[in-house]
Amino acid sequence: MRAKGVVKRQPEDTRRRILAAAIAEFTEKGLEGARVDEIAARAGANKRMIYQYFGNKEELWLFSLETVYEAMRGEERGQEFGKLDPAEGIRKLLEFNFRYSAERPELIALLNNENLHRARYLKRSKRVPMLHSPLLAMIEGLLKRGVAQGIFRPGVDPMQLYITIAGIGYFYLSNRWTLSTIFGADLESPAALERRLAHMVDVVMGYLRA
Amino acid sequence: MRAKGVVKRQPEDTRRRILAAAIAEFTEKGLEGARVDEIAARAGANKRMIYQYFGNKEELWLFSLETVYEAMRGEERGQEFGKLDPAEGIRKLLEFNFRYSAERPELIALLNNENLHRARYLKRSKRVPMLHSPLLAMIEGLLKRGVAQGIFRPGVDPMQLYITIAGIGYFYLSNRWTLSTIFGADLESPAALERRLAHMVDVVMGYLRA
Amino acid sequence: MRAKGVVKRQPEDTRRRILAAAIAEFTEKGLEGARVDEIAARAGANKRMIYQYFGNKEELWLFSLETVYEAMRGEERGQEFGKLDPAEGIRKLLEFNFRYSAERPELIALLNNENLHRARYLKRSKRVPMLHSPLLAMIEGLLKRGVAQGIFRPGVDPMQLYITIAGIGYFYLSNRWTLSTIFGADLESPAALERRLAHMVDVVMGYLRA
Amino acid sequence: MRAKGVVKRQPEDTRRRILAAAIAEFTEKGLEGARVDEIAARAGANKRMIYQYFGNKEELWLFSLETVYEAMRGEERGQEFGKLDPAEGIRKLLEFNFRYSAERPELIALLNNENLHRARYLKRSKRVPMLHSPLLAMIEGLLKRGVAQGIFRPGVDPMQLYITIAGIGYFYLSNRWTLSTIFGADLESPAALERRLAHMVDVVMGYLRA
DNA sequence: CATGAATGAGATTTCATTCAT
DNA sequence: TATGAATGAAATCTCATTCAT
Repeated sequence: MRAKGVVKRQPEDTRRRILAAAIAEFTEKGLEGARVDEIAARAGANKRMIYQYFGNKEELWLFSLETVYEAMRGEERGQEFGKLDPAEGIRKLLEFNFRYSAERPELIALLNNENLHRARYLKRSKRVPMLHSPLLAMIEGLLKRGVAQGIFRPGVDPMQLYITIAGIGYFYLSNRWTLSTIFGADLESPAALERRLAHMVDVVMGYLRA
Repeated sequence: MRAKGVVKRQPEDTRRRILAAAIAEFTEKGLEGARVDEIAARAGANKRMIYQYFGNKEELWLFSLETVYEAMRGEERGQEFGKLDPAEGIRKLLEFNFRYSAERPELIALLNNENLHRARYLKRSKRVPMLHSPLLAMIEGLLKRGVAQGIFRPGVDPMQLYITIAGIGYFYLSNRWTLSTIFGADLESPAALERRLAHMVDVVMGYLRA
Repeated sequence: MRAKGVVKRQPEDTRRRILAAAIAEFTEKGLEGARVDEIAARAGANKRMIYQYFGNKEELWLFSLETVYEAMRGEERGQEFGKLDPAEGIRKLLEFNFRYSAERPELIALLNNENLHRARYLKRSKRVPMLHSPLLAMIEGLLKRGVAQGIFRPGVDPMQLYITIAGIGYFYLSNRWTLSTIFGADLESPAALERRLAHMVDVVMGYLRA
Repeated sequence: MRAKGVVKRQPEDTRRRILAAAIAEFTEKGLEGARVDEIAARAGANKRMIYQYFGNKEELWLFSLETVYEAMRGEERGQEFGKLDPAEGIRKLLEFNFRYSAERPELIALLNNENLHRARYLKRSKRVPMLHSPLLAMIEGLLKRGVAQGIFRPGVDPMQLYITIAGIGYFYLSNRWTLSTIFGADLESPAALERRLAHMVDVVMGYLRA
């Protein structure tokens, strides 16, 4: 509000830069491995600002997690898979989940770390829990229409299916570093990612077929 | 031979206690969150002994990871799934993977943390990488026999299938804390675990059916 | 500008106090014997500041060594012995070296310790190596003029002479504690120091005389 | 005394090996830098033996220092410089001191470290202090005869001369690592050592000449 | 006499957070 | 709003010495 001389004061921008820096740092090093100093440096901001805006490291962690999670869910909702025909909808949902996570390591990294803590921080979140219901409703819709069309098997639980759709790609992406080491294979090349995606589609569609 | 709780001057026993304590601590808090002091206390050992036997925290981490991983692989090998009939073999492999990880949180916790570091430590391991080949051979054998019997689809990649078998349960178990929070459901009860396992079997067998 | 003992939030002052404390501690106890805690306490500073400003103990050591060494060389250069007449110049150089080291134990203590490590740290220094050339040029000038005047012998190597000038006093000062013990004499009294200086002048001038 | 089975028990040999190992370790790393573990390892002995034979690290230090010092003094006495003609005696004394220290870094390293502590340990020694008197008497004899022969200047203090003879080489050897760095010259080559010795002889003989 | 596992105290270094400016 | 120096607590790691065998 005060316009003092040459000093630029852009609180919202500073805040945004801190959040972006935090997500990057947390993604690379986890909650315990991340350094507040490093986040400030990456953000080109003063450390004090982190405390000003986010309270402390743990609150910043939760905010980062919420942000990353909501971004994914928001984009997912925007795709409107529910309006596609059933097989196409499931396939696109699979594809979206896989490609999104493959391109953005943040979500998996943060979720894994949060699960190490048994969702201690996420449990406090007021933003995240209500995000899932439309997703399950959408899957349920696709399944019902697919069954009605005689192409999907009946009796599939939408939540289990969603966990399978997410998990069948998540494990591959999340664990690709140890898997590559263990199998002595390169699971990270674009070709390898496409092969994985094709397999995933085969599995889920093969399972669902009537 | 002697069954006394904490025995002194028993180097092998001290070493074993430290390793067990380290695995427990790393499982709960990760590499960065774990405290060397706490590991020593849990082991009923002097901190100095940790450095004597394992060098430093990071080497202790690698050793813990290797130990946990090998224990699982060893038990897996011992099951001899390759000798069962094809459908039974795949089903048992799925079941084994799921139940084993459900009962022992160490493996998932350590693997997730190791993947955060992009397998930095595991890459140095001389014990782990060669463990997988018999596993893939076994899966390949099951697939071939299943195809020959006309019950499995042809053209399934053993490695992809293995990753699916592992991943379809791994994600559920690894992320059950955030998933429970997000879905507002209890995914940890024995009944929930059994439901998940049944779904997983449905998915994989549904996919594989000819 | 403010002349208060321990002033807070004065980074340059804190830095200076740490350096002074480090030099004192290193002088008394050597690199390995010195304690970082003790340096912080002497400096009236937080231990953390040492790492902030100097990186670690070894870098602080190098910085201390460089500082002490440069201080001596700087003062030596300021004396402008090269402008005196030859005999006077050599005599003053001898005297300066001896009195300077006698009054300030830092230089000898730090150099001895650094030589124990075979100059491991000094080798990394970017500040120190180039300081000597004007010194040798100055000695060479004195020698030449002395020879021209017929009072000095010809053929004296400036570097050897400098090492002799420094060493003839250095050994006495550096080893005065063991020498006193061994000879059962007091080599530290002002009178003893003057006697030594007189002898040193006799030796060097006696040697140089044509 | 007891000859039990195959176990070799050679107390005197163990003791000797520990002492040699200690001298080597102290020479390389000083009193504070030396590690008791390392001394035991170098000696191929058990750490406990060090305490058995020498009490503790500090007593082992003193014993090492005394041993090294006496070895030098003993060899020096054995040379019987006092029986040579005066100029030759002084020259040989110089040469002996220089070559002896050049070949055996122990003495200088240990003395420097002991002087850092202001001879704290040596002061307790009962073996060392009485060693010097014959040395001074010998030098005094050489000087007297030289003066009588008209080749040496009169009035030279034997102790000062001895300190000069020792110091003029000691500084060069002790500080050769930092001097080499500072002068950018190699002071360690055999040729460089010979040049230094020649200069030292010139200085002392030049000084002494009548 | 000999071993080497074990110990406690303390070393260096790190970190989230606060405070003076 | 912004800075970055300062802090205290605690982390990892080290060491001389002792003790059970």
